[in-house]
Amino acid sequence: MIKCHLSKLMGEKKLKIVDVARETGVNRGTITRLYHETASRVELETIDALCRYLDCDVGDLFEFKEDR
Amino acid sequence: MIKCHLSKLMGEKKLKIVDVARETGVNRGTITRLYHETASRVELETIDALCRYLDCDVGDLFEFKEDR
DNA sequence: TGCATAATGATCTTCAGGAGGACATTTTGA
DNA sequence: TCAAAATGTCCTCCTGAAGATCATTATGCA
Repeated sequence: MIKCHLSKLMGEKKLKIVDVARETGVNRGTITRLYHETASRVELETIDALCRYLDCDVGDLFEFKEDR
Repeated sequence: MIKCHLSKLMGEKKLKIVDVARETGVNRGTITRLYHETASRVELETIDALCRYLDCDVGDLFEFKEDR
């Protein structure tokens, strides 16, 4: 499975969903879905905006985890 | 920008688009788009299948690159 | 070298789900 | 306590992945 660490990254920096949405320009609903890991599809543009804003790489945001 | 290294990873392993499509179960058109970096949106399920098949992590497949 | 087969590129339709917005509810901090 | 901010939720719109098909190109082997 693919795990999204947005909530963890945001928690570490004590960021709010509105902050991230406002600063990245990404729709709040989209941030909410990624935060709660209910998204099943992502725009590369969204990943780009998050990596830039959070100053991280794609691997920090998404992780491949073997599910057994 | 977000760079997709699928073509590089496939090249290293000398894999064909049809092979990847067949083995991962991902639609060939989707593999083609990622290969040529014309995709702007990705299913997490697709990333999952590719990471599993290529035995790599998300960060190996996608990279955040500052464009200036 | 010729030819059958496989691989790729390109295009069309369908449809799931993200984008964006609106409203309700909850949380906050002054 | 109460107003503003933040979050949750629901709705509609629209993009692009999925899936299929056809044309073209590359391949391997007899």
